[in-house]
Amino acid sequence: MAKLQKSIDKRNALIDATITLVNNSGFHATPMSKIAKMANVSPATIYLYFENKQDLVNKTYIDVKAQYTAYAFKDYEESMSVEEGFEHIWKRIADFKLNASESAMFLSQCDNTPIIDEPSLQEGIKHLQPLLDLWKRGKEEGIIKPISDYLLYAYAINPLSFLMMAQKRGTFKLDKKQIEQAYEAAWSSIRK
Amino acid sequence: MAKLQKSIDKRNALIDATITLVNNSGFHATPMSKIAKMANVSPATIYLYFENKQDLVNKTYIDVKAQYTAYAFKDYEESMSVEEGFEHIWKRIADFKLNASESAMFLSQCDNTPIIDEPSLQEGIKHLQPLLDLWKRGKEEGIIKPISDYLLYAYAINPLSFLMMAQKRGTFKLDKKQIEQAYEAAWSSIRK
DNA sequence: CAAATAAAAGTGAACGTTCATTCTTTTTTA
DNA sequence: TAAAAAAGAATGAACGTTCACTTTTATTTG
Repeated sequence: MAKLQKSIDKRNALIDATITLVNNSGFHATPMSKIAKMANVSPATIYLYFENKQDLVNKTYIDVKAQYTAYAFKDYEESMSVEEGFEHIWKRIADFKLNASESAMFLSQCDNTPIIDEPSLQEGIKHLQPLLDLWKRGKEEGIIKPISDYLLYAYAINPLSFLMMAQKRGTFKLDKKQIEQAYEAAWSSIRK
Repeated sequence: MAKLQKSIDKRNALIDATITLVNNSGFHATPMSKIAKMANVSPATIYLYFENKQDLVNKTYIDVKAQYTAYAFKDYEESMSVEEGFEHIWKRIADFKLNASESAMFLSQCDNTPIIDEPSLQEGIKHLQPLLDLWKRGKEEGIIKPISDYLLYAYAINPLSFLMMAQKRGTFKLDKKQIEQAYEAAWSSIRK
């Protein structure tokens, strides 16, 4: 019990350190020794939890992606109307990207660079199913434009990543009012 | 003919090699020796053209960004109506992202990671002014939503980056019809 | 206009450093 | 007290950059 708990703490510390350091310097510019130091662990200990550096970053990606989607779909019910459901999920995602911005930034970096290997990227995609199902329903009900899910995602969800990056860079601040405007833009781009 | 006797061809070869290799492996995983080899040049020669590795990638970024915006605004006239002008620019950008996808991918990687230093990022932003001017006019004429330029960019332009990445990954193919649908989504998200 | 000289461009090998990973030893746990 | 976990030191490979040198191009001179 105590032993297992301790192990999980160390694993989490390593994953957190990886996120922070990769955000600040990029994956290949982040030495294992630094990750170890930030997690208060010896470099050698990392290899008890992960096979190698690539495995560490793959697992970190999958972990963070799982947190992200769990957060996105929390309290979503399939009984909601399409618009209601979309607004709920959209706002959860906005919330995640703007508040858990370290995690969101890490995902953004992984999704736009070759640091994560293909199987792990695939693994991370799976979890979006509830949103795709909602869109399917929306199309059937004639509420959502009958276009590819990639287009829907590109216009309804992905802009949040851009806004998050701008906010992170400090060139822009998303307040309540602008989140409303962003939601309005997202919904107008996909509703029929 | 004072200073620059150095061949512009070599500089271009180095920049092209940088784009290709950074796209495939990421900046820090791309050794100078490999860049040199791909450009048919000695590693030492790189240092005649660029101060160091960081300078090489900064200059590459600025170069590519300039190409991108030059392409985007080609044949755009301020005399065009707001909608006409927007459609023109939007389709040029779409064209660039989907055809010059090596360049577009490189920019996307730079904009989502900490590899480019802040001054060079700022330098790259300048060139977007004509689009911002168009949006200003659109807002004044009551055609475009009176919201932040960041929001407009996030919804009208940035989704193309996502679609380009998806296409690059091979999970998705943007044909003529889908480009039309994408344009339609872009325009609906920003028009009043 | 050659031949002679200077300057610039280009090179391959080498240097010092850093890094991921492993090895050996110590500490913790049960 | 034996096995598991963790630590720190050690290792070899890889990297960015520099150095000493050669080749190419431009300028001067007789």
